[in-house]
Amino acid sequence: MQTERPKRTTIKDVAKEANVSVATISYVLNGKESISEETKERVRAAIQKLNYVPDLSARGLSAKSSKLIGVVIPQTEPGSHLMLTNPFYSEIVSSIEYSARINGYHLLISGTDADADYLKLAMERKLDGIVIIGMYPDEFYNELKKTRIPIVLVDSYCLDHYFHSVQINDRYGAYIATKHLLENGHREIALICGVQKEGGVIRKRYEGYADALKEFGVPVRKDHVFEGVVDFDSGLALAQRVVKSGVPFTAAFATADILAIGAMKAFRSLGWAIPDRISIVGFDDLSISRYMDPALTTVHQDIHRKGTSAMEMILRSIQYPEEGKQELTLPVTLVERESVRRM
Amino acid sequence: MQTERPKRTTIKDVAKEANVSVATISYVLNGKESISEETKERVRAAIQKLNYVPDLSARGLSAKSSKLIGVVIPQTEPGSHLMLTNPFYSEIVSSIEYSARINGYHLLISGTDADADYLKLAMERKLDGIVIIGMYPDEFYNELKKTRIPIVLVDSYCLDHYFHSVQINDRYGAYIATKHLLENGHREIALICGVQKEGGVIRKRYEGYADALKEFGVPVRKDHVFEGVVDFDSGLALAQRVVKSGVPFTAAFATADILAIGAMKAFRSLGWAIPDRISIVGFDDLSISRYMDPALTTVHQDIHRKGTSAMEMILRSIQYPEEGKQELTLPVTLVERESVRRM
DNA sequence: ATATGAAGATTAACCGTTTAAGTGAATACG
DNA sequence: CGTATTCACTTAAACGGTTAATCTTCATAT
Repeated sequence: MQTERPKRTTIKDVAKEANVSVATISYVLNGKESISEETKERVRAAIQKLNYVPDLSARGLSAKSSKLIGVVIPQTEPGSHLMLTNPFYSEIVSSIEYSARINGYHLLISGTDADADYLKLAMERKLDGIVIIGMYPDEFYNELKKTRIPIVLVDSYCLDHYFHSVQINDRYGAYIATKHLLENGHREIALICGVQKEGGVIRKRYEGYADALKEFGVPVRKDHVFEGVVDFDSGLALAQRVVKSGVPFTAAFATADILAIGAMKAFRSLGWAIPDRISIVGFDDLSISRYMDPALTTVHQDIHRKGTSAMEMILRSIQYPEEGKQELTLPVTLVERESVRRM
Repeated sequence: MQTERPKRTTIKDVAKEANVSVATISYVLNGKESISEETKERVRAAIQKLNYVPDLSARGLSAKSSKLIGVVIPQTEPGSHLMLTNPFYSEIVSSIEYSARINGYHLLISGTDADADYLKLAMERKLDGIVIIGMYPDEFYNELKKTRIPIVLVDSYCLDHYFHSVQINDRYGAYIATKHLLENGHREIALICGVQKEGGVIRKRYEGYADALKEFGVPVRKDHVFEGVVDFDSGLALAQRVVKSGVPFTAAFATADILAIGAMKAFRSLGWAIPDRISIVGFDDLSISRYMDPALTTVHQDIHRKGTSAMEMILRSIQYPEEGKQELTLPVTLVERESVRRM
């Protein structure tokens, strides 16, 4: 059924049509000014007429750029190999993609199991930039660093001077979330979180949680923190453990909205009404969160801006490679909805 | 700060190291058998030693394949330009990506505003295949068809023989959803849906809705259907209109879970308890849906399988270009949860 | 002893761009 | 008026692979 693939119109065809050399075509395509307006016009007409579209792999071979930006997303559930399992990632990827697209780049998204594989991908695709979301083993960064590709780290407290970074004030966010609970009279506050790693956002959020507790003279207790992976199911399982722990919790702070959402279901089905029996505050302010019942009180971060900023850093770094590290910390705010009750 | 980019190890370097010609390297890389085991070994060692990674743009230039699969996702909110605004898309993209990755392909995802742009993208990137999710203007298909690239349509009832397709039984799904409501005694059932287009899934779902009503002798009424875009906010707005319509609805069928979720919030805040005052059933069975309160009764579809099947069709079509149209319709089932009440 | 063929490698053309270097004509300068 | 300089292009060499065609060797058949 498949008929022959139409042979590609190349720059040569255009050159013939416009009666100039291929170099000239290339120059008008790339906006070199030493071409007469008249010739430019003739070339543009030929391009139009022949429906010419440049071959980016040829361009990539010759010039060095692929116009491809890589995005690395953590595999939330270790087994699953699926990438966009957390709406947070979908939202930020959308923003990065948009920002890339309007600047003439495309996004290559790829889940990564073996970290070494990503280095290979970066090399074989000649990525022009990489946005890395989340935290990875040191080795991963070191490998990638060797490529000298502009890289921006999102949500990672990696200190390495090589990488640009955009982050939010995680510690402060967790602090205001917990403080909000404390101010509403809660004293037994569970922390539902992902696994804490040195240099990761979850650790920072833990610290913010601890900060607030200390400020109110509440001891920080190991058995008040419940750690798991970051997805709906895990939130549910963690909340079950919260209930079964026997500790008379009246509130929980979840370090991610999807944990909070999972937790809400568990609390509910175990008879802990929200917010009457247990108050809960999340982190991220996913678009789904205000649609929950009760609507989730959470720490808002500007995910869209996070994504576009990351992309802008890449672009700047491509344009001015000699410039140093770019760094941006975005503000967070508490958005009070319905999942917290005054004691 | 940026030091010099390390120069790339090429096939030539490997050839020199292994003391063979570049062709030989290429052959062992591509699994040609007429190479002695001994030479193969020597080449592999050289590759290892030099850390050689093939340049895919060079390969793409020479051989014709880019090992890139394009995915087209509808822009749900016309203004926003963001892609993954609906969790359904994130879920299916994840599955496509996974399937692509384990088969040596990568995904190029891109939101598309101007449809003509996508043709350009397909040409300039030499896409090896395209997965198109949702429905687009006829012109879009016709343009893409000319490229002779293997294309699979997901969720589109385009009849064109050229395109492969994977879909679900939309009409039947809507039918069982509506029937479920009818069997529970509901007679005034609102339809909350996206805009219906000929050949789109929403139209099919409308038909299934109508089928069930007719079967139960309930007249299908124009003022029972509420059309808008497909996102949370729209679901909310549509539900407000449902309430304000004055019709004594006791149930609503939403053609997408995200519409249902948006609607639930509106119903709730207008004092229509779910399911006591109004029952609701959705469509898609997003992973979030069982976490809602009440958990959303909905039509389940196997999103993961939809994605992997689409990718498999592409792969098959690449391998056997002469084979005809592939078509797959996946089953749907009703999953009863808590959002429907017996009258 | 010679023709035949297969195995294992090499040669070189080609894929579609970019870009440094070169060219010829027109213009500017002292 | 002779020489520099600028302008508007062209030439041709990369870029890093693939692959059809060719070439050696060496074993086997006749």
